[in-house]
Amino acid sequence: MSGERKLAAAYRPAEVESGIYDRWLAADVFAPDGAGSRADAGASPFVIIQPPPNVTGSLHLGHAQRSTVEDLMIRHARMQGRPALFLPGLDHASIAAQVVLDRVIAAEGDTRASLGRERYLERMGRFVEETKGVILSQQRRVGASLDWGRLRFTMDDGSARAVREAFLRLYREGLAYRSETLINWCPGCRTSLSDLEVIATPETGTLWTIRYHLVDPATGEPEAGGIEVATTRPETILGDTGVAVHPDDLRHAALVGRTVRIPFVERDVPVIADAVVDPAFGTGAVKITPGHDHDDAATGRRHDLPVIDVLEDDGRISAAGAAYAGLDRYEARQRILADLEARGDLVGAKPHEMVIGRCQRSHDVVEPRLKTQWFVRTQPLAEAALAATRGRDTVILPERFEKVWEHWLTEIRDWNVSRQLWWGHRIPAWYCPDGHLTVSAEERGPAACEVCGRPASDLAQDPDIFDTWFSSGLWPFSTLGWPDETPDLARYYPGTVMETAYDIIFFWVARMMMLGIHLMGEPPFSIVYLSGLVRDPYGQKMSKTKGNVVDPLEAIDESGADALRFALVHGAAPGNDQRFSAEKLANARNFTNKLWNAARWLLGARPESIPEGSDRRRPDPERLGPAERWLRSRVATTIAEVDRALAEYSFADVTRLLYDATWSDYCDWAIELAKVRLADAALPAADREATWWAMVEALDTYLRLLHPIVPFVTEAIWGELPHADDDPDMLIVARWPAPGEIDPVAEAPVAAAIDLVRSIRNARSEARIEPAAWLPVHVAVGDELATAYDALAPAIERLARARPLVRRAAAAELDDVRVPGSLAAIAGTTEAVVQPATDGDVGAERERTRLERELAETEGLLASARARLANPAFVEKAPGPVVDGARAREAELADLAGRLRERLGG
RNA sequence: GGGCGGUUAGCUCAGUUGGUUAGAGCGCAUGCUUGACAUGCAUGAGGUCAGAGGUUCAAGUCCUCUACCGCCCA
Repeated sequence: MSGERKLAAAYRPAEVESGIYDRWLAADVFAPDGAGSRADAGASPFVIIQPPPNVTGSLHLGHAQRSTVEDLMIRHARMQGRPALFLPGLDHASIAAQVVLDRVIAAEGDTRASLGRERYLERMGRFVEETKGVILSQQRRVGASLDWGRLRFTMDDGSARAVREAFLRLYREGLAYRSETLINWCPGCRTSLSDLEVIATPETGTLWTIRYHLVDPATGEPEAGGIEVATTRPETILGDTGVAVHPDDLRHAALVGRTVRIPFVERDVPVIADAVVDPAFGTGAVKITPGHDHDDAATGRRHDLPVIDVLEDDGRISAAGAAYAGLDRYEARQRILADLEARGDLVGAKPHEMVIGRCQRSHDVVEPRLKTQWFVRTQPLAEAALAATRGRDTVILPERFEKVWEHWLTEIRDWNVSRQLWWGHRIPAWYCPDGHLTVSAEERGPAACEVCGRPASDLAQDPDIFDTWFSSGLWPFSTLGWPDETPDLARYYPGTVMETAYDIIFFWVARMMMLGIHLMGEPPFSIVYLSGLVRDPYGQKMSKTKGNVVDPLEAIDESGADALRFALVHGAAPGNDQRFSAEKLANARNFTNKLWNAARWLLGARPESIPEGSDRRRPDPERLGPAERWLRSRVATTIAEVDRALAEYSFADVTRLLYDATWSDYCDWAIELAKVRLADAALPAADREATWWAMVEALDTYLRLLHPIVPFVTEAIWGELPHADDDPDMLIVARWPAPGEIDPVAEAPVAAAIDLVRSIRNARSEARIEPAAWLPVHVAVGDELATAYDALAPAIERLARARPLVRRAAAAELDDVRVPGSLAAIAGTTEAVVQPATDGDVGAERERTRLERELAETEGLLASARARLANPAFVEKAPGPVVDGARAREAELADLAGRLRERLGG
């Protein structure tokens, strides 16, 4: 590497990014055990198993944000010398994928049924191959340093084995069981759903009142009278097996024990009394449909009512619905209402606010139905997961989510894992004609029925597949080879951080915790870092239908991967949503350009006495000036602050700290100060060399600190800087900066000089003086600046446009040089007089106004400082340093006010 | 109904264990092609920290209540 090539005047990310990613790949530095790894043999591994994106399409900004946050943790750990494993994956997302594919094949004129299971799965395979490629290339564009050699897919053989083995173990321990239960059924997806996949949606429906007629149970003949029931779902009357009233409800007391006839199906059912009925709701009498309502199912069990399923899988009325069989459930509703009306039994209808369960994926109204399904008994697993978070073996960030976690796991219900879908892991359960059940972890299934020994050819496998989250729940160890005891599993389980979005804390994090603890004996990770959602500039969720989606690749094309990463991390507080806007992206892009140009300046500023292509040298400490010592201390401060922020997972702080440090400390001041010294021919060459090496040293440190967030531009710049012999070829495997010495004594003079320059600039600007004009300035130097003044004077001269710059022994001497219209600049104990270029009267009035305003402000502050000290309770009770500080402050303000008054002429 | 979060400059957000003058970016105003950068530089204006009460020598920060916005669970 040499500085021969000139850097372009503006950073052009597109020209460097892909080349850099290819170099990282070629160097094999992503894998913790790769050829290019520089991990310490004894260091503990840092592991992030990446949440596998669904293979349903392309990645959005939320994915980009999470990949970036994960990648920055990994890159930081890698630079610390830890073996860092960042394992990539993809999730088959069975139900989500089927919903997407069904739409795709519908456009091709096919349906799931017309293709059949085998051809449908073939089609899915082709679809997934396409989307996989898109997703993986997106990850590379974002710069994620994933260990591609360990890429896993939830439909891999390895994952399949893990699923079978896990299920077999749970079954043998009685934690997986098969049961006929009222489950959630989505007629659109034609599958059952877990409770989590049903979204409670408030909607306005209609509450209809319907009259059921009494019959004589003995003869079946109609009797006089009836009972009015209220319902929001008239079609379910086809499945009614009872009518219930509250036992204390006097209005209906006489009817309890009698019989009513359900219309259309002509079923005679009892009127029962049950305390669950709310007498205030509707008429106080409710129809009981145990086959299609969770509460009714419980009531039905208490009173031994029959359960009737009146639906087909696709949501049409079944044969149990008599004349309505074959109609869609909503069509049936309308017909039934019309027929009731015709009979005169539709008594009333009014709007009704209610909560309806809808399918998370298809948004269809979910139907409770009686089905035989596989369940996982969650209570013992949940208790172990709770114990792990309570014992701090696993910490959830931000901690407030632990409350949500506690609540959900405490109230947890058993997990329905059967899905009547095709795309997924088939449940490894076989049934024999005699009804015996055999569960097997063998890929080919059992050789014979476990109970009666019938041959495999007589057995039929369960047609259902597992809930997608079952395979996801095994992900922290199935990816590492489990159930085999592989070296990877031994080395990288448990992982370190699980980073994911807070909206899947139950779906995924809880299941990983439960299954990980149960099957592996310890929690799968020690930190759960929950990210927020990325929203549009107005706080709306991004969605394709709203058209407010930002494509990460477009953002990268426009502004570079680093800008996108920086913008995303800048707004990322754990658990908090963030708004993303073009302005934020542009700001981040400007930052990468700023860095680039700082480097461009540095490379162009190399003193001629340092040969091109020289190895990196430490600056000679003997030859450092005040500016260089200031910079070193500032850098040390930044290292300490960045380390603290990283330890607290406050990644947004890291971006802010480094943005400020590089832009303000380095570009605004260090570079400007260095320019003066490097151009000073009067200085020995060795001094100028020391300055340049100090600037190299600082930039090198900033680049290391920034690399996890903006890996491309930092790698590109670092490659152009001189390096020491023991530096690696690439920044990605360079060492994280060691803490430096923070030296307030070294910082003070430069801070004072900066203060002075600023106040001179302010005075000039307020007086509307031409910025380019050089004006004579006389300075009475205060204590902080005194020792370093001579070294800093050339810089003050240039930065304040002060020529000549004359040093005066005391403030009193400044009075000699005051002329009409001269400006006063007061910075701490240093004071300066700026003499006007020409006619002094021009700015005199403005100067007076400025000083008066400053005085008023100062006196206000002084008054409040004095009031504080005048309070005896403050002096008595506040800690010593605080009181001392207040006194010093008062003295300072009093001094400043005095001098301002003097300038104003008493 | 239960729980959680938010409310700080025109906008988007920081603000550590309570302790000097509440910060940044964008936007705004004024000026500047200053040999790294106009994707830039200099200077400036702009805040009753949602409201009320309390604790404290001291509250943006801790406590209570209220209002509004958002999310989760039922």
